[in-house]
Amino acid sequence: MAKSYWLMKSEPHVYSIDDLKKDKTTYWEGVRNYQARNHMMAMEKGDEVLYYHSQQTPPGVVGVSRVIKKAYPDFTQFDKKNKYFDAKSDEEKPRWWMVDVQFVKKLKSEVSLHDIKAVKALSDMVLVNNSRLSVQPVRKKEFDRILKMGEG
DNA sequence: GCCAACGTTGGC
DNA sequence: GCCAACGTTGGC
Repeated sequence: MAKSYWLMKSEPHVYSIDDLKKDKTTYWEGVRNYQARNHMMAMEKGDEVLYYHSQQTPPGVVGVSRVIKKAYPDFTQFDKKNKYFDAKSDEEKPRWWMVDVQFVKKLKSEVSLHDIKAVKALSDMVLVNNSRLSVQPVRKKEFDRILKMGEG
């Protein structure tokens, strides 16, 4: 199975690339959108992920992470005290899943959404066309291009 | 802080 | 199964 590429969004004031760098690894809790969940369930160990900061000025790709554990039930959905608690989820048949990711690197310079939109070869990215999806697939050529923009 | 775009819920 | 109402995301 060939390696796949993804993009995951995070609000830096909640969990930034620097938090991931410090923690080395994290579990990606709190995804409560079916499309995003389905993408996470399709992830394989070793897949690479663009780390995107939303809700900042300017928003953009700030680094890379790697999937180190395939999807497993997101335990926060069963914890009444957790803000991601979902009363409608059944422990026998969990509704929400998470993966574990590992810090790989920060880009030398952030690749802003503005810059991504300016590149014709990136105009088919989900990021450009469905701005609300927080976990999304990325084509290899798009992944490579963004890394080049951030490291060049 | 506003609001467009999108997803989800629930009444019928 | 439709669709109005509502909630959330995220760019600006």
